Amino acid sequence: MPKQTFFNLPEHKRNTLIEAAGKEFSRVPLAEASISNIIKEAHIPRGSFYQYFENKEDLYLYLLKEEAKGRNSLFISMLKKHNGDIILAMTAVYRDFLEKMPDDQERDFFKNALLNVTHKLENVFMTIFEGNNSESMNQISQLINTEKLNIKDDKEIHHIIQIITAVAFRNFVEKFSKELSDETAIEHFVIEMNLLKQGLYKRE
Amino acid sequence: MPKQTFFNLPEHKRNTLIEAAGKEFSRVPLAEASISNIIKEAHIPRGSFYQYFENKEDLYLYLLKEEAKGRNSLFISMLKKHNGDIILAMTAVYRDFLEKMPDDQERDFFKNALLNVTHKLENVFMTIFEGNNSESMNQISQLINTEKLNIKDDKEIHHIIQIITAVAFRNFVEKFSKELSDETAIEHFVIEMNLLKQGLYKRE
DNA sequence: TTGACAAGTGACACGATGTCATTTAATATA
DNA sequence: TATATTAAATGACATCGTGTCACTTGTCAA
Repeated sequence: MPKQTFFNLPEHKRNTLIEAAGKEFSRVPLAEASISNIIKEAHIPRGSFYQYFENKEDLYLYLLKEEAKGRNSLFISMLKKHNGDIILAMTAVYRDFLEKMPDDQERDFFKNALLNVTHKLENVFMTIFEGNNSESMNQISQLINTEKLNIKDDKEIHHIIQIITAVAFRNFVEKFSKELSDETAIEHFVIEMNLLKQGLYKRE
Repeated sequence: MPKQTFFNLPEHKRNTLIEAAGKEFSRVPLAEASISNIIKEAHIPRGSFYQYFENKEDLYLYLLKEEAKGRNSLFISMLKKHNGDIILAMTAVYRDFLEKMPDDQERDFFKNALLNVTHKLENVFMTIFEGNNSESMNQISQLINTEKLNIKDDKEIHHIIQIITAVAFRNFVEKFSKELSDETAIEHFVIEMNLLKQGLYKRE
């Protein structure tokens, strides 16, 4: 969390800083972002930065949290609208998230957050189950007992594997990593959510 | 991927390097790890490091992938053993992963990978759905229409929320972040997998 | 007006990264 | 074997970024 001194700052100064940070964190992911760039852009001295924040990450997480705040109230209102149906509410938030992306900077900000922090690592762990090569993946597909699965065709096996390792969060990541169109992203999301609803296995 | 020169290295030199890297990446997460420490430990000159790898991350991902390789064959053999039942196979791999952790260094290596890269970010995105404070969480719990859900008690609402945002991967992260015992971690995993199997919603 | 405390400032020490000119080893060629 | 050619090894160095600290400036109460 930023220090109190940051919140004591006059609004315009706070905003300038936030704007400069947003710019830098849209340009590159956290690891490559530099405090020097931010303070240069915002015209504040180096020492002041450390008066306001512990470090780079402190500022970064603050920005992310600010972004998340608004979504939470949307989620709650969607829950009300859909009579407590979590999946409908979540789908509405997801759709809103994709459609209401204000500008490219905002988009890059999220992209940097989601990809660089999660994607490479998740890819590696995925190989545990999917293997490195397509042969290994094929072998696994063959091995899966599709009779027990509640699936219409082989393509959905892939969806099921995805769902098992993640679901909603994974969909965000995928949207940005594969540069899916909003429509495709939402379509995938809905398919996976329906699978979750109905259960991955056929009823006994 | 490491460069060819790395693979041309005599085995003992390669192993020394890998060991030194393992030590460093167990000590601290990727962002704080230093090449200087690794080459000092492995007694190789700085220039050589860049003869073998593009950068820190290149080496890091190589190590992670090596770790993942072995798990993939286990997953395949478990699929065979359980007649293609993915969830049984996955649960077996998860259990094996936790129980066969060779030493503390290995454990810290994974912990650094899973936590520092995913945890903080996931926490932030979680607030979209769970909110910051317990009031917000309570409000949401109240709003959820439990009649439609295939749950035995209110406690499982939380599990369902978790499952919706992730599942297996999330379980790894949670295991390390909350320092769960192996038994508790596996217990959680199994509960969530069963929910997935049966579907999150009651049958119409 | 003065004293005390909070905030602002920027030079600097420290450390890390990636490069590059140069040396050394390995391999092919005649 | 001698020589040419290519690959690998090396470590000094330029560059950049972080976090600190002694010092200055501002604020506000007594």
